[in-house]
This record gives sequence, structure tokens and C-alpha cells, in this order.
Amino acid sequence: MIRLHDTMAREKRPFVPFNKKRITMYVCGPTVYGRAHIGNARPAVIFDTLARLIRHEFGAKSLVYARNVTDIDDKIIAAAEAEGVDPSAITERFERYYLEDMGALGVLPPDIAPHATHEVAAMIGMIEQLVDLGHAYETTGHVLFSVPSDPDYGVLSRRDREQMIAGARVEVAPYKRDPADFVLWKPSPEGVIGWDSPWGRGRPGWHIECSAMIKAHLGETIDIHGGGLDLIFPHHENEIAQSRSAHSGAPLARFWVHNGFVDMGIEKMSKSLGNIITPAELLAEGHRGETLRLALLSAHYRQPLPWTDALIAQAKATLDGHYRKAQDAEPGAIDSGVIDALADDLNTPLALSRLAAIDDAATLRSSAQLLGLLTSTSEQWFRGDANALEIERRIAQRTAAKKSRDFETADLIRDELKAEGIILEDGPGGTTWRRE
RNA sequence: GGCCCGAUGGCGGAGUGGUUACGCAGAGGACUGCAAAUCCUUGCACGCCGGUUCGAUUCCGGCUCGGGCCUCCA
Repeated sequence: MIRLHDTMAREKRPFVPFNKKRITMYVCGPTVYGRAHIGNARPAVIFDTLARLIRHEFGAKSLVYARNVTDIDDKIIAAAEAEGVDPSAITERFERYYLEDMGALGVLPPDIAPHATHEVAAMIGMIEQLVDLGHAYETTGHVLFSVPSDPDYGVLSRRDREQMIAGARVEVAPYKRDPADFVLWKPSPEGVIGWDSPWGRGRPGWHIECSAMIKAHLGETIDIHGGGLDLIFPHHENEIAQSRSAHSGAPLARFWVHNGFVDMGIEKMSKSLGNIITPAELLAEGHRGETLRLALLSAHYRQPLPWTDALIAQAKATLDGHYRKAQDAEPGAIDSGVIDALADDLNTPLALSRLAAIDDAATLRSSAQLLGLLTSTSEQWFRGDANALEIERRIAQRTAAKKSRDFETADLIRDELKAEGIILEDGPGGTTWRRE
């Protein structure tokens, strides 16, 4: 029995899918205009882990996991203009990077990766529906969602309209009938990417993308909708309003699952704050993706995670220990303690502590793999692509020196290798080596 | 201002009404030519003030501090 925290209810509830044979999960994916940072990687890793757990509990084919690619957006348009290229050049490049980076973190590809630019027809269809039903209106080339038309607006973020108006920090566009109304469709001037629509040439707003793609690929009501905490308002609130209004009140999701932020110092890591660090940079520094994955799983997903060098070092040391213990064992049974911890609202820190207590190598390996860890061989982890022949030649030299009790030479060779990132360990059976 | 969240040992981080996980780092020991790895041992905590209780880190109230959202944002 999996229990999940539902943001709508603000409590943990037993996760009972509507259809165990077709569990549906949608997670807001990247807007592909820049390289993903560690904060962006957190939901990818979290929901990848949740997907692994669900497949373990309900069967490998039980889950349909969709993670969208937002490839139409004003930031993309701006980036394309800045480089003087077509928006698709930007989006294709950064989607490729995104998949590379997430792959390095052991994130399996989702079952479906809908692209907004391929789904514009569905978005237009949904907007037309909303207009017909009186939930949306056209004005000056824009189509806006009418927030007052949805009496339940604000249920997810728990804010009422008075508060939203009082707290509004943005100047309200003059064409809005209500300050809270938001854009479903906006006009594209000449030279800007656009699609023909009943309201002229234009492009979709952000929120409608997800609503339309969820409907098209997963249905009107899905089991799990995930994303970062910052998406609760306005993005998910608006998705709810659109979908529910278009679907006769059917709820958009049974469970709303939101992850906390990765912090730099005490504030969140974000591109606009300029305090980001990317998996690509960390990988280039020699850290391995699995180390970063473990670091990202070391706090509960709803808690903030302070990102520090010490955290990475700790994750690396922990993985070294696990790989030593797991050796070449093939996966065996999965430890029930690990499963139980994950089943309790994806308590990864507790699961990791259970992992540390496992003595059996095969159980350790299979249990870790449920978390997307210990997926390499120990040989690969400790030695990677190092030049084994050359290293072993020098170890032989050192062994000879040791034999003649020339420890000065022996230590020199060991220090030289250390400088190259190779650690020597003398054991009863001779000298073994590994990279740092 | 509104809504929401958090405060646990050097660090990370679970959890619990009563014997306070676990990991990393540290210290001591064994082992080693010296190391490394490993094994053994070990120190260190529950923001503040009240309340409830036989007993609170855990429940309730207040306070302080920090963070998030209210604008693009994982």
C-alpha cells in the first residue's frame, strides 16, 4: 500500500488508482530554453523514483507516465531572437541536453513526452470549448479564461479572489474583465512563431498546454499530477480551472504531488536569482550522475534540500561503501524495509538508511536499483575508463620496490598515481586500485 | 499584507508521548613498512515561552527566526 501526500488535501492518503492496469501520472517538464540546473533535476529524479515504485507495486506496464516538453514560450522566442535562429533550433538543442543530463542522473525516459508545438490543435479545441461554455472570452486578439466563471477557483492554493487581488504585484492588463483572468491564447505579431486559430494567428498560453496534453494523452482525470511547489499557483490552479471547466467538473487529478526546492545557502536555486549549478557542470567536474542522484534523494521530497559540496562528498562516500559491499552481485530480492519506506510518501531518506543496513550483496543491489542506484557494475564504478594496463604496470613496479623494501620508491609511485586520481590499496592478496 | 511550510548533534537527515534512527565527517583502537579499505569503540541534538500529561523533541497555544508562493520559475 502506497501512501502519498496530496497537496489538495494537505495530508497523506492511501494511493488507490482509479484503474490499476492503467495508472496515469503527469509531471510538468522543462521549458527548453536553457540548460537544466540541479533544482530542475529534483522533480525529474523524484518522479522517476515514484514511477519505479509504482511499477514495482502494480506491475511494469501499469503506469503511463507523461512528462511534457514546453517548446513554445516567450523565453524561447527571446532566446531564438538573441541568437538569430529559429525557435526550433533552441528547443531541439536544449531538449537534447535535458535528456542527456537527466539520463546521467539515472532518470528513465517517461512513457510519453508530449511537445506543446505538436498539440496546438488540441489546445485550440479546448479553448473553443471553454469559450462556448462561457468560461473564456476573446478580447483584442487574446482569449482569456474567466476566473469568476469558476466558483471553485483557488482550492489547490487555498487563496480566495479577494486575497489575490489585494496581493497582486503586477499591473493588470487593461483588456482583462477580471484582474485574475489569465491568458489562453495570445496574438503573434509578424515574424513571431504562431498558428492560425479562430482568433487569428497566435500562440497558446502556458497553462492551457498542460490541460490539453493531459486530456489528449491521459484522459480527463489522472491519478497523479506532479511538479515543483512553485507551480501550485498559478500554474496548477489554472490547469485545474481549465480542465474542470471543460470537463463538466471532473477533477483533473486525484493526487497532487509537489516537491520542495533545492536551496543554495538559504534561498532556492533559480535561474532568475542567478545562483544555479547544473548537472552538466558537476559532471564535467568529474562527479558522477549517480552521486548527484543520491544527493537529490537524501532529503524527503517535500523538504528543502540545501545543495553543498559536502552533500556531494557524502553521497560519493556512501556510494563507494555500497559498491564495495555489492561487489559483483546480481540483483536479488528487494528489502521490504526499503519498499515500506518508499511506500510511505516516498520517504527516500528513510529508504536510504534501510539500504545502509542491508548486509546481503544481492539484496543491496536490487534494493538500491529500486531507487535508481547501484546500476553500474562495481568495476565500472571504481575503475571506469581508467587506463588499466598502464596502472597495473606501475603497480608492478611498486610491488617490486616494496619487495626490496624500497618504500621511498613505492610511496613515490603511489603518490604519482594519487595525483592522477588513482588510489592504491594494499591487501592480503596484493595491491588493488580504484579511481577517486 | 494574504496563503503555506520549516526549525533535530560538526554536516545531511528520519522518526517518536516514556528506552532519542541512520549516513557522512571526527576521535581512539585493531590491521598496515606507512597509508587506504575494513572491523571494533566513541563523543555530540530535538529554536524560545507557556499549557496538557505521571512523563513532550513528539500534542496544543503563543513567540522568535528562516524559507516558499502571491510575477517567469522544478
